[in-house]
Amino acid sequence: MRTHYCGQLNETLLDQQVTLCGWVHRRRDHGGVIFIDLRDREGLAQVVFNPDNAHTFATAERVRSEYVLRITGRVRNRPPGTVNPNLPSGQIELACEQIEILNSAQTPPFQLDEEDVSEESRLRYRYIDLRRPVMQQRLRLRAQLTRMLRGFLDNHGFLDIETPFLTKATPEGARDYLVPSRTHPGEFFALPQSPQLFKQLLMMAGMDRYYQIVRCFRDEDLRADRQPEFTQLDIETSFMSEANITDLMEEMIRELFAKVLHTALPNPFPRMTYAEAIARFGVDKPDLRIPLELKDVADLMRNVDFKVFSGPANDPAGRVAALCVPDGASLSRKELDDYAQFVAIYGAKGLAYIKVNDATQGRDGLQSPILKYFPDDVIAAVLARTAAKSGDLIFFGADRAKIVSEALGALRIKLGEDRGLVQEGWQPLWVVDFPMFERDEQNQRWHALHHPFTAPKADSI
RNA sequence: GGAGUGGUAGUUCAGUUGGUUAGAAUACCUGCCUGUCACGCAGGGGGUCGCGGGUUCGAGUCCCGUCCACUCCGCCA
Repeated sequence: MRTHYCGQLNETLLDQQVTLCGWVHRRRDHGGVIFIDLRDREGLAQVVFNPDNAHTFATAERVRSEYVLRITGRVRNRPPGTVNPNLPSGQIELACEQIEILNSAQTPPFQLDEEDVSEESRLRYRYIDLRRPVMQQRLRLRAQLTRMLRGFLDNHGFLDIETPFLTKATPEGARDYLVPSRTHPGEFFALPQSPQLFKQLLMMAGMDRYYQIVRCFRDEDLRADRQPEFTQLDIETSFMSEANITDLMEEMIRELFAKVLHTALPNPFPRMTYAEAIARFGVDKPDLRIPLELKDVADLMRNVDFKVFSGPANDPAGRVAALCVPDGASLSRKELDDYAQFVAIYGAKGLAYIKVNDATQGRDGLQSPILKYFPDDVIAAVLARTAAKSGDLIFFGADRAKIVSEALGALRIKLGEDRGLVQEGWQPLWVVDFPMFERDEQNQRWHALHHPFTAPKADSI
């Protein structure tokens, strides 16, 4: 019978006999003494084997990585000078008295502490992947997170109500996953993209405040941070104003971060309109950890003798914007070409730039293929508006507004990552006043724009 | 549906201008070692270079096709 977790052994158990069950994390055979780091979900404990117990010593010699052992022994202090400060149980060790191999194991296909194992290997040997401390930590974090969310919402009068999974296809949004019906041949159930219809029924029924931590299914192509099956916190309320909702959600998120991640978030969260987000960052979910901003320069470009710029500058549906990159003048020709290729993904036909070698020399301090089109006053105004310093580089986008915003918005994020400009920590933000509809140029139609509760990309948990 | 990048030892990768027996780290096996904790030392085994075809005296390397994986666009909110 196990009496303790490996990771829970400490000085309070000195001289007591304990029994551990766990996996062989590492074995160090010194000939005359063998150490085994035994691992369970709570951590590691060092077990010591000496030759005076011939049976346990012989067994320890046979043991290999990831064998599952049950070990009974006595907790004792480590000899002076051999304490391991990196281990919570590093003050003590377990002197083995009995050992039993509960299961042997094949050599693992990859080491548990190895970084950058391919996703393919990890999924193929999922049971080993999930033994890695980082994965165990993620599962634990999820459990803490849902427990805390339930506690918060329960305390605020929300009811946790389940809704069906085998349901009817809805015409809206994503493709449905379909499940063939046995009793109605040729017909299909659909898995829900979200509990949208059901929670609205609950509101009509007067349930007033509902929540559910619920699995959703969307049969769409994947992204690195997007899976077809995922869990979301689903909430619906009646009789609450926008301010009521945002205040409550803020409080929930602040409490979540404080309790689970031990991080203090601002109170209140900053607000930004959709229009400001697009203008300054090109996207509707700006990552404020990146200290770069788009600057509109259409007013300066209306009369330049360069149609690529003056065209969009005089078109109400166009946009001309600049993005200043600190210390960007050192970018190589190849890097500039790569960035031009990057923005082409978003439909940008080119990526003009000005290298600001010396901001004090006017035109003579600059270097750019398009410099000749700009009069001195335009150059001065661009430098002033972008606050470019010597050594910086200014990128330009000029096209239909949507293309410029998306291209420079994506470029801003990429530059932030490439140049190590992403600040540590968290930057919450409410983006408000979303437009209700968006023009779909391809189909020449207006369609409803959903209001996302999205966050900048983070490590998935 | 489209674009890009990649596929070489169990794993993570290197492999120059096409040229002898395809390497490194780590893992694994054997031996030695009584205080290590990524133990150390010595030795050893391990390869259909994704697959198929082509060019060439000669292909991991060049060409064509194909499969798989990842990232992104579309898509999704």
